Amino acid sequence: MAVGHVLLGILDQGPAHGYDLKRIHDERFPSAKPLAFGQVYTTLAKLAKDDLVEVAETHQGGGPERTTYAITAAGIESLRAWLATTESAGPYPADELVRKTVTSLLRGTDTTAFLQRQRNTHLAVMRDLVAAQSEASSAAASIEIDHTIFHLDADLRWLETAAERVAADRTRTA
Amino acid sequence: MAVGHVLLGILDQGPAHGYDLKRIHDERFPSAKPLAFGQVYTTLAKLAKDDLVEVAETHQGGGPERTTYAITAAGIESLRAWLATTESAGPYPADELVRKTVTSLLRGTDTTAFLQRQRNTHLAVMRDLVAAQSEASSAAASIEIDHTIFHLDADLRWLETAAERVAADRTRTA
DNA sequence: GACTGCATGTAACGCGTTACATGATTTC
DNA sequence: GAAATCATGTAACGCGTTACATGCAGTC
Repeated sequence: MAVGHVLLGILDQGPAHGYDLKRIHDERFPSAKPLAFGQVYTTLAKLAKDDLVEVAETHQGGGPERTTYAITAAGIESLRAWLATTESAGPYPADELVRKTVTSLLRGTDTTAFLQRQRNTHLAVMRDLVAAQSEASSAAASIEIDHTIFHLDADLRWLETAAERVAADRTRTA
Repeated sequence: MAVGHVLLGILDQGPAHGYDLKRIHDERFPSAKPLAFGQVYTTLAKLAKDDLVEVAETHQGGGPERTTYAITAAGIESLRAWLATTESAGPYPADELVRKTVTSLLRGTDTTAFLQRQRNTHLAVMRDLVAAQSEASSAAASIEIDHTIFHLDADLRWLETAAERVAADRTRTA
């Protein structure tokens, strides 16, 4: 329940309703994919079923109907446990970029051209991220953007190394 | 259909049955999570429904029952199209490591200790990967392992940068 | 009165994971 | 004859995505 714990983390600061949770999530993780509304409500329903959150208030007059959720004692405990455990470092499912490159290589398709095009795509996104980083307002925001920049950089260096390995392999087997 | 295209890429080299596909997949992507048998058969069923693969032979006497699959003309075309398109570079869903760190930080939990422990976990996996890399037998295998190493390295550098940012933030707000 | 933004939810689908069930062949 | 390995499949679940449906409030 990856998203669930993040929502618990937000509700830990105080009660909120679905729309707020989506907004705050996207502020906390500015370089990540925005959280879909649908998922907010389905996740909240699941958290409520597990007694990790509860409905605090409904329809507080004025404005559209809103359901405010609050974290429960069990929810706080679940959050605490999640924060205390270390993440395993792989094995991760194969990245789509790697799947494509390895498949292309073993099939004999033109891998070099693909790696070149991919590099351009990555570089464009990198430029946007560096700009976003310079406007980051908090340590948390900087750290979040750092992560994406570092991994994009890893991809870029990998794309170059892969191109070199492909070239070396071609002259060796030629 | 991420796994589907990889299977098409293997069947492009010649017909094979489910068990083979799993083995070849895991050889092609040695540092990735092994492909589950269940998924091989469900994916093959879906590919067959879309006429991208077809049953080539069943129960070829001697040995346990086996169903051999072959790629179709439509399958080759689908594979070709997949290899020709560039991957988008994010936005990716937020990484679990980042979710935890940012949540921890904004909540006031002890983030420094967590980052330290996480670093040890990553370092241990990194050692294994470097050993695996030195035994890689093909350019494709090296490239695949490179990708995991590069991203693990990105995580490690990120863990250090994050720890620095946390420390700087604490002295600033103190 | 029409449009935009706020707000909540449901339904269906896709993909991957896990667990379960079955049975044949080979090896000890 | 028991155990390990090869081989195939089904069923159920989890999580995330997309699309759909609804309705109020404020603004032009």
